Amino acid sequence: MSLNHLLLGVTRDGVTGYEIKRAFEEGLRHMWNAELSQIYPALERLEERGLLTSAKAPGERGSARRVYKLSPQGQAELELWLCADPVLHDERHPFLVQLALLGGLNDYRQTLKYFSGLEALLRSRLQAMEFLEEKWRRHDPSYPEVGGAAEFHMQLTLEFGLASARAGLECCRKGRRRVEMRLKAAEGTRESHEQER
Amino acid sequence: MSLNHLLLGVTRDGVTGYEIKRAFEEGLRHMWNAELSQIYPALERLEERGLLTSAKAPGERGSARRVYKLSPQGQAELELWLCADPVLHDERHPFLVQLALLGGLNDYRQTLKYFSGLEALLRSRLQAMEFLEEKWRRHDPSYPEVGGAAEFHMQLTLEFGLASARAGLECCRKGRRRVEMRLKAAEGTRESHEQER
DNA sequence: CCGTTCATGTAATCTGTTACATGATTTA
DNA sequence: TAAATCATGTAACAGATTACATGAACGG
Repeated sequence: MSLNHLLLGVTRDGVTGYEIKRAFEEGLRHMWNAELSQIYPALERLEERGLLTSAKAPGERGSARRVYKLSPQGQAELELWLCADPVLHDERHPFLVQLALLGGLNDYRQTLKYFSGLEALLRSRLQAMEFLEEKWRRHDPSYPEVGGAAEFHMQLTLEFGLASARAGLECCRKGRRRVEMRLKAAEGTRESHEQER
Repeated sequence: MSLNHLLLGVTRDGVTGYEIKRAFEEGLRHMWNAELSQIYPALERLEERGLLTSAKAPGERGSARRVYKLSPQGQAELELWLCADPVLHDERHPFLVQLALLGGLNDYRQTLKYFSGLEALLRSRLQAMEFLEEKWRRHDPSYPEVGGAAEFHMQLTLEFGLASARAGLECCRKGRRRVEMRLKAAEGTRESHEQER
């Protein structure tokens, strides 16, 4: 399972559940997300299976923290997953389901409104990734050809996120233009019908 | 929920669960998927809530079929969803998690292998969509500016699917090239080290 | 007669979300 | 002292997958 393997990968140097959640919010959103209520039990189960070890650490602030760390068995399991085939999930896009079904409404104005809304959402998502990119660039001016393998691979995944958002935005723009054409054509037809009378 | 609304949208003209599953396999894969074991109970629940009606139809072949049809309440609920804001799910891409964590392996050859595998998967996914496109074009030569609103909106969703797969493939190619450069650079360094001795 | 497709379902399990409960520490 | 952040969890529910059970009709 992806979350389990992500947790294994992320606990190489010892982290708490809370820190993992923050990592999702700060720089992993384009590949995965999970709530704390999913993370904590998942970490516990991985420890039961011997893939992680945990230790209580005196909390510098807040209450006591539980730091999880990858075990040798966990490392082995992780490598197995990484060296296996890439896992391509089925696509599940509510926004595309909506677009498809908008066809049944026969109201191109509604489709236009839909495209505006989608564009705004995709723009803000893209922006978040571009901010992250800039942060990384400030941190290491050789970006994007950063030296470390870990940073380089993270950068590679961000490229997928950026490309996906940009492709979506381009589809929005093209789609909107096509819908506008249809609307104009329909109005033209109506006018010419009115002139006929 | 997306599946429920998809089922509402797809039962406008009366369909069976089995036919819906086939629709997923034939032309809806780029936006959603569901198993029969999820579809049947979902249809039942929608009928209980009065959003669908069902009727037994004598099966031309096989056993008796249950044909579901959108009710006026279902239509109202569907329109509500369609006129609300576009729903953008969190991104969850196991293949990106893998790419990110491959950084920890420090083995660029493994990353190269990963890119080959991913490229093959994305290519076959793209091909399936291109076949679908061709099928639609044969069926209506005015494709992609097809006349009916329903067909046009389906075509719009396919554009998103095509763009996404193409963007992914382009990322693979660029990524692979960058990894190859790093491998070459590493080998060059090793050789010069060997000459030094 | 055997495999495929048509056709509908159940059960167990896994994955993920929302809401709730608790409490310490820091900053304004 | 109130709000924000750090920190860990539980419970109930919703969404999705896998495995299993059943049976009719059709083509070879």
